[in-house]
Amino acid sequence: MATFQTLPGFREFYPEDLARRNHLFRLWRQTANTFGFAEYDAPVLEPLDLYKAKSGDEIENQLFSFTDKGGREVALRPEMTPTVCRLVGAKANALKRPIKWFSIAEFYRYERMQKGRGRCFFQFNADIFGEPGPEAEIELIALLVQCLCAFGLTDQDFYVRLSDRNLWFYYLEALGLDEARTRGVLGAIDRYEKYGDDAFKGYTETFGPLAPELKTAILDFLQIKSLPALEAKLQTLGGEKLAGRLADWRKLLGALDAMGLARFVEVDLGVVRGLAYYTGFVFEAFDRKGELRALAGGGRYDDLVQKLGGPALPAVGFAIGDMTFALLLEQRGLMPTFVQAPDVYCVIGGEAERQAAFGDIHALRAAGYRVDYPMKELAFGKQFKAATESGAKLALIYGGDELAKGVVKIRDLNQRNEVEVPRAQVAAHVRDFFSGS
RNA sequence: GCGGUCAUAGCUCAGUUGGUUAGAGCACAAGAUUGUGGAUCUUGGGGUCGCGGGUUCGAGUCCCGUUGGCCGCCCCA
Repeated sequence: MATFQTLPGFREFYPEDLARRNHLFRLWRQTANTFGFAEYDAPVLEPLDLYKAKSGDEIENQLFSFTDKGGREVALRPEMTPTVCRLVGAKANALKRPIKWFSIAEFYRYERMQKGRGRCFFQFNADIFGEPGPEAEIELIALLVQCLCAFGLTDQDFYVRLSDRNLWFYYLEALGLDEARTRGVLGAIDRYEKYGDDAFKGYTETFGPLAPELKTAILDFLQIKSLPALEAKLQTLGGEKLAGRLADWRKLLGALDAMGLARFVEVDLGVVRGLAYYTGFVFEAFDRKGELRALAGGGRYDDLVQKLGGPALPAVGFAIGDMTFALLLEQRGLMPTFVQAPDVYCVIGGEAERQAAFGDIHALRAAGYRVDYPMKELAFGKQFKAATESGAKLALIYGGDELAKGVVKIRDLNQRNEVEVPRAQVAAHVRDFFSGS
């Protein structure tokens, strides 16, 4: 039993685990590139104030934070958004618009671990800065969908719930609520799906009972599940702000439809996201069966860059976490098993043969082929077994007979046939084999 | 932070009302096997029974504590 254990909630990646992780990263990166997003990275350790400024002191409970040797209050990053806002804010005027950036990075949160949640996890983050209209949301939701579809997931496996915090703000304003009450109601809406009427308890305790006609109006709004229903509702209210939001909704859903992605997206005003900094459209991706926690989440945060010391700069972004996503892929049988197989395995008779083999082994490796060989002398039978188990397609046989004749026997491990090739032509033969297959 | 549950070999697990030196399968390694395939047989390495204390002639087994895993709640940037 090992004396030292991994810290709770932290993860170790043995080769098979890392292969799966890399698979996620590879396809995410590839997909982001096809959408024209540029990759960036940033420090894991940040000033604690970067997170305090955004969300208040109570966030500190879930931060890995400490005082460094220089007396600075620092924290391991719990998310990317503040960091990327700082990066973009610092050079905002020099960056070509639109700014489309993505990253794949590890984050840390000091919380109780659970299925799909640990104290460290990876996220794919994508953000667009400098675009105030729904064009940014169009691009990001399309990217989000493709980041999941790239793995073979379909609209049978997941969907994106789309909502709008500004719509709620304007709607509740039209109903006569002030800002504090509006936030209280949004909190209740966030919990309504889970708790039903109990979700309004917190609001009632702070502001007193909600007038029945107000509650009805709110629950009515919550029932809206389509654009036509939304249009019908808003027409009865009128108002410039709400009309503006409706135009954005039409544009966003129209574009997603034109991309053929409408089947992935559902209008669901019950999504408001707990995060205080969202200002417009918000969206979350879930598995269709509803068994897992959210796969991804994001939205518009037009005020955050400025709040963190940059210029006023509209922004939209989302993140996909690696843990829940990997669970979904495994459930659907879409997580491949990765074998790290060499192209060529060398079967070597003895010490003299080994010396001869080394020259070819190194030359083949330098030419880009994956070549492996047994480190110790082994009986031929064992070596052929090892060659088969390794998954190699070719075996190069360096035996006493071959050495004497100046040849190498090359065996096709799948076809089970072999040819003798002069030593000087081994590299050429291997190249022909792999370029032909 | 709260509640439930579990912890024996690298993995999956047996282990009798508390009783000799804690077992199996898989995996790993060696041999049978000095020139041809995922087989078979034989053998081997590997354990402070999570950790600490208590009860007892005797604890993997019972009791208390603790650490860690899993599940749920809270939270979820």
